[in-house]
Amino acid sequence: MNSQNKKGFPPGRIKIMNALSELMREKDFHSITTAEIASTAGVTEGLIYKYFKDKKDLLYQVLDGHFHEFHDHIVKMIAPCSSAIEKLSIIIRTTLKSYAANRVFAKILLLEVRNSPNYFESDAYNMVRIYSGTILEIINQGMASGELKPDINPFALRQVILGSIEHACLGEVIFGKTLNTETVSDHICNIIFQGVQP
Amino acid sequence: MNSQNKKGFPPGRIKIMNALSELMREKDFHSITTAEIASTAGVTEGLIYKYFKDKKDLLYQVLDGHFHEFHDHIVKMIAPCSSAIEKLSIIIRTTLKSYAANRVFAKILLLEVRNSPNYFESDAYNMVRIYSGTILEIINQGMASGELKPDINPFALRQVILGSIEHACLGEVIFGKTLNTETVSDHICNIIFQGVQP
DNA sequence: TGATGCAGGTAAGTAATATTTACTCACCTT
DNA sequence: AAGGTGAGTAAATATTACTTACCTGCATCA
Repeated sequence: MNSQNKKGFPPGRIKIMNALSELMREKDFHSITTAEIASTAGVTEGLIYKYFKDKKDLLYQVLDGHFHEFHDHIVKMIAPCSSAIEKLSIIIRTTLKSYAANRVFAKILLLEVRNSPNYFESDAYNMVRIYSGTILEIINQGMASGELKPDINPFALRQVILGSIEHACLGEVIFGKTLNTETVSDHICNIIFQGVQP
Repeated sequence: MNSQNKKGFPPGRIKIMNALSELMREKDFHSITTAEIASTAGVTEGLIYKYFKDKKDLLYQVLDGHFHEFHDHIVKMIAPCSSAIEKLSIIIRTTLKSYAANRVFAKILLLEVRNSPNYFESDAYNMVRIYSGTILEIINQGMASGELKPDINPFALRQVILGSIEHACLGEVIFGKTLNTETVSDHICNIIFQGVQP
């Protein structure tokens, strides 16, 4: 569960990353102090700054670790599907499931990192772009094959999909409500793919 | 533009709120110091804590001010419409426009406040609930009148709408890109209301 | 062997900055 | 004029992200 991320990493570094992950389950990033991180990790505060540029850099690297696992999983899940609708449905369902199963990941991604500009230069953000690019590709293929209507805007559709997923997770991430991923993803797919008018 | 919010407020209090609003246009909340707020407002640091519990409380109250303006505007806009689809379209368009016109408001709402639990006890969050409740009501009316399909989940539809709006604004808020609200809202409405399949 | 370099780790600070405290001053009210 | 209250100030305090200088075992190699 708490992954040994990258093999060649020194033990202290891994302990620090796991400590933050653990603390994030209970509190938000800002109210976690470096002293707290160090003591849960069983190391000294100074060591954090040996391995990470600053507190936020630590956060980005934790996110990056989670993101790699997430993306690998997504890719595996959509590999066998052929139709675009099917692929998009799988992405919606799988993303929701991943967020639900890994609340820390979702919390960091949806609530914590977006307000600091240098996140968008991090490796973690690069993973977001890849993920996001995959979705756009599927939409374009679906439009080319006639599976999707030609008059929709592919960027807008991606926004609707990503926005729906994220908003659906917000309640879970913020209030700790449990989310029935199967039914929620069915509802969302129903609306987006079948439309809302009779 | 920079509103005299509530009449009975002492001048120092108003100056402080306006100062934060102004500073938020350039930097993110966390990198704004209380000293900076005080000096732009032309008051002393201590006065901030006279009127606001802490720095975040100040943020919530600024948000609350913006939100009242926003909500009044929305209510005015949908008043004359009769059909549910029309109302929802107006809400999408108007919300996007408000976010675009008032980037500070959008920034606070989408990026800054959601990660601190006590925001959800603030007056500002209560406005969100009212706004959100309005949308749900319109959806329910639309379903009752047969304007919307009976097999959709109203909560899910609200999520899709809110999520789409928010995600569409993200690029603008984060990177300062200008957003063509008319075309974007048309695209979103097209997808949600007409569906994506031929 | 023993000197050396170095990766992994520590301890004790410093500087910035949010928050608190104790205090004026001006102005009502009766 | 006495008493009270609301607006505002100035300076102390406490928290906390980040730095600097140091230790320690261990592999390498002359």
